[in-house]
Amino acid sequence: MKNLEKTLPLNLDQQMCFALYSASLSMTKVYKPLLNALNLTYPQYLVLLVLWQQDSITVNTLGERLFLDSGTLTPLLKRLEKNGYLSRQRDTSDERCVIVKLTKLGEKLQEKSQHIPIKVACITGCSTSEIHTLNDQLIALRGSLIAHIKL
Amino acid sequence: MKNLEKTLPLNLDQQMCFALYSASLSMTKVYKPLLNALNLTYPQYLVLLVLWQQDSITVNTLGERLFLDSGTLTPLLKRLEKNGYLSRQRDTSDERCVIVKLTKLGEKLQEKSQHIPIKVACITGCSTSEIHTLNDQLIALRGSLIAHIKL
DNA sequence: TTGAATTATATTGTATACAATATAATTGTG
DNA sequence: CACAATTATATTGTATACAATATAATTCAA
Repeated sequence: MKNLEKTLPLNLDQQMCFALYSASLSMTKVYKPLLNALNLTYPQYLVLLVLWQQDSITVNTLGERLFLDSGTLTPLLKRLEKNGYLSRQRDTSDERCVIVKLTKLGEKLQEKSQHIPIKVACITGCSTSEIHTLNDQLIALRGSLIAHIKL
Repeated sequence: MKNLEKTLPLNLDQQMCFALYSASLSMTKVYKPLLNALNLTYPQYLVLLVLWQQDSITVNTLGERLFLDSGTLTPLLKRLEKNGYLSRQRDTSDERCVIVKLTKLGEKLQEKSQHIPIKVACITGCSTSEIHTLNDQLIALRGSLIAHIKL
């Protein structure tokens, strides 16, 4: 016999959504000083991670890989272009598409970024296998959430 | 004998930071339609979660609980105040502090929010124990990250 | 006790996020 | 081929995040 009339306040620290949210913001703060040296923000770094793997892709493809839309990507890509890390060119065979391509400078940033993942891994306090497991769990979670959103 | 000269591109999907980032944004999108009915954004909902547990606290305390600073909270709290969910009053015993207090309307929102966690839990596709484990892991991760940030 | 250091909040400027909308190009269908 | 539907990107407006700075109140130390 409990709580028939009074609603129980939800405990913030038991809400996984908040742990996710606050851990994500903390992660971005950890990256900040590492990326400042490369004149990059964290979302800009994610764009470069995609391009280093697969260059000359459309804004649309980039958005699908990062789960971001044109409202976020267009201004972000313009800033990366202004800083000389990539070019934005309309696709001549389909003028609706904009092809994003790394410049020499953008390619060069890859080498300068090699040290970052190891440093971050240390800071997480997790072992390699713990990181791997957590990564898999978060990808699965994201999959469930996005499947629902797209309904 | 591999990659003596060429740098290996980092695989985005193996970067736990990205899984964290994209899962967090996806989670916010899942909450959106549920919170729209209450005229709340997700960070505003987090503020209310804190206040439902412990009312009449300072902006500073709120920031410590949510890991957010005044630059984020001040305008957010003004919007919650404008919408009639809370009041912001200078502490008479220490005029530096602003005390945030729920209005009747803000208290009433608690009951209207009771159904949300169960709905979200279903959408995650995780069992209760999986959510619990993931929550613990994310809190531990956040702890390590913040410990480093504060150095 | 008085001025320096600290504390609490607010403000400014930059960079995301994203819904809603606009625009232009392409595709599909009769 | 015409033209409606679709697709790709851009724009606008709102709401975070957060660094850096400003301001006001309090505390602390000589």
